Amino acid sequence: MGERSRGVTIADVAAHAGVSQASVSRVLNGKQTVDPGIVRRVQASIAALGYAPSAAARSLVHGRNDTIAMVVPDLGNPLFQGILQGLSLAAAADGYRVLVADTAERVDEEEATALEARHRCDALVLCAPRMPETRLRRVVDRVAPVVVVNRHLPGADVPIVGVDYVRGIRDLVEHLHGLGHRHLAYLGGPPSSASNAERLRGVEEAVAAHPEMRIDVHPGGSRLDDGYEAAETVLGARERGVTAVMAYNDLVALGLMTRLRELGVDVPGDLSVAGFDDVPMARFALPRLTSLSVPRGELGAQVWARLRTLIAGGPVEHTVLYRPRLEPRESTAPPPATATAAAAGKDRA
Amino acid sequence: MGERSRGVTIADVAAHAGVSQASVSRVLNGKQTVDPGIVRRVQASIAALGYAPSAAARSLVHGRNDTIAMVVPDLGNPLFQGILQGLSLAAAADGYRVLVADTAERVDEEEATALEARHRCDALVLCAPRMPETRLRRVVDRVAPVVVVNRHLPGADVPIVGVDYVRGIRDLVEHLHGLGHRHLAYLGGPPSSASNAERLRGVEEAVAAHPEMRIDVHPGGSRLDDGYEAAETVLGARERGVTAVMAYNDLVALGLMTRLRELGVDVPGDLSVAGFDDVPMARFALPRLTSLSVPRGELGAQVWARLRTLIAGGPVEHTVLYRPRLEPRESTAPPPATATAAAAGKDRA
DNA sequence: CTGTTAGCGCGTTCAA
DNA sequence: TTGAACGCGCTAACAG
Repeated sequence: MGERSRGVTIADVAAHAGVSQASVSRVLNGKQTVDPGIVRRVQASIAALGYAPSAAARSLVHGRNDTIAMVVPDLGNPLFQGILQGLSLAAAADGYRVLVADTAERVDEEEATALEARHRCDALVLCAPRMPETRLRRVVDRVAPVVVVNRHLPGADVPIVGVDYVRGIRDLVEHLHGLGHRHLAYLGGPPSSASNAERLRGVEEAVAAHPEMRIDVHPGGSRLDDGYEAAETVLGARERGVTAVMAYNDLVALGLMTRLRELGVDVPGDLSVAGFDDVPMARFALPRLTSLSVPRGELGAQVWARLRTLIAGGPVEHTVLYRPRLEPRESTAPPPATATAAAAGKDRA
Repeated sequence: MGERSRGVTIADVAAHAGVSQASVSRVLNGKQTVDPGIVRRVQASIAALGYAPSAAARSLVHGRNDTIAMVVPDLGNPLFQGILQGLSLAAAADGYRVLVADTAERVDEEEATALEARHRCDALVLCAPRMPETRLRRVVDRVAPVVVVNRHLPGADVPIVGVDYVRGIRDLVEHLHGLGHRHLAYLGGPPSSASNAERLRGVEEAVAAHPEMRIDVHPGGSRLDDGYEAAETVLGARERGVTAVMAYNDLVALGLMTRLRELGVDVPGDLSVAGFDDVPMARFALPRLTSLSVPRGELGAQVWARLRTLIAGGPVEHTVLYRPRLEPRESTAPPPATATAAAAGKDRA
């Protein structure tokens, strides 16, 4: 590892300064009181030799690394990127670095990756783990200290930081309902995504609360292309009366809007579209995309706060869920008059 | 670090299996030939005790970590995110993990961060370092093995992986010239960005090659907002005859297009706009954004290839520059007739 | 083929 | 206050 020119050790410094290794160590850590004269000589020797303590040796002695690992299903996801950035900055403030482990959505490698990553770090962040719950519980037990992001684990002894997707979707449905929409479509995300399941729960709750509404669920995806390719599906839905579409996330929504525009469908004139995450681009789209804002960096910082407590031997802090903030923009508007009339007609039928 | 239940060591395994630590070690690493009977017993004990070797101890004895660090000025930059992802995946294939260190554009902390990060890893990636060249050379000498991304360092003993921004800009100018544009504007990026300086060089070369052309340089930035806020500047330039704008990157271009649209300026009807990087969103913008494609993941993989060679004691491989591929899309078109006439008039004057 | 021994570089007792 | 000695957990020599 970081050996300088040829591996100058604490022994070299001690010899150069004419003192014992112990003294050098003391000066280095400033723990005990050391004779000022010794201190100066040691510091001089350190500078002269360009010495820096071996991180590996320290790790062995201390049993820690000052490094944490973040396991994520897809580093290309803006949400995870934001969390990583927030986590990295927050941890750095406490002298910790972050190791990334991208499982590239290979669910069956997640467990091994997590164990391996944990093994070389002091703690772990499992970001939106895709693995089945039983397995996850087992993993979580073995890799503590650990914080889980965006996944429920009732009763488990783990801090959880996440987003209240149920509320988010419900808020969004309220917004669309308020605009007059009664027949919606939801474009789902990756099947193994727990946060997608949460969104679906939001959909169910919303329908339960508004029996006069109907929300169809269609397969979607998580990236721009997925949304782009879902346009045909959406148009089919529209023919069956859907007036607004909620996408799994902004990327899907943006891709969808692009394709709709190509096909001559006016958003929000003919169809309303909304996303999730409020990525920076959402504000800059045409039309500006209605979305649910999620504090990505803040999530990362919160993860670190919980992890730090755990590392310090503190208790498992409470789950914290951020409520997405609805950002109503141009892409959602009242349904077209024709659709309203049709719906009214259906009601009468 | 990753101690299991209570720190079960190789000694415990040896005792449990009734053999020496050395034998356990041999079984673990499969280096030498070991009696099949021993192998079975050791493996049984390992399983029984749930033993896993200490990464710290291994590091100490081997002098390596199987970890590399990537220092980056801004984890929020899509280019760096893509490189990180590519690097992480490529390195993982060889059993290496990546540590991230985001300096948040604090140039004066870059050196210390690099040294610190290097000290706990086997090698370093300096991604678009902002620090002055003198300092960079010094750092690069001290942290080897290291690979530098997106920065020239003539004569230095370091592999460099980057993008040929000069060619990129020149290709883009050719494209615009071919469309009939003669008066362009360039929206610059962060002042400390070396790749911005390269782009500027491309601008100069292009002008030298086309004396009939003129390219104004304006301050810009690197994010969506920067482009959004540059719209007024761009409109001013347009009044002075500019018919096409090249932005530092796609984010700036996209932000700019959004604002222009708000202001009723038609792209590319009134003004052509082009970006750099070809982020996924470029293809989905309205109009689709002409950009210069940069293989982000491939860059990361190439960085790892060079770093791996270095770690293995191999030579400093040659610099590799990827030539951006022009992706002509809707946002660039021939200049408006009025502008052409005006330019022609100016020519005659 | 196996066990014994000696470090890797550092922190931390324990005497002096 | 300082120094000598030991141990962290593992691998790599060297004998047997």
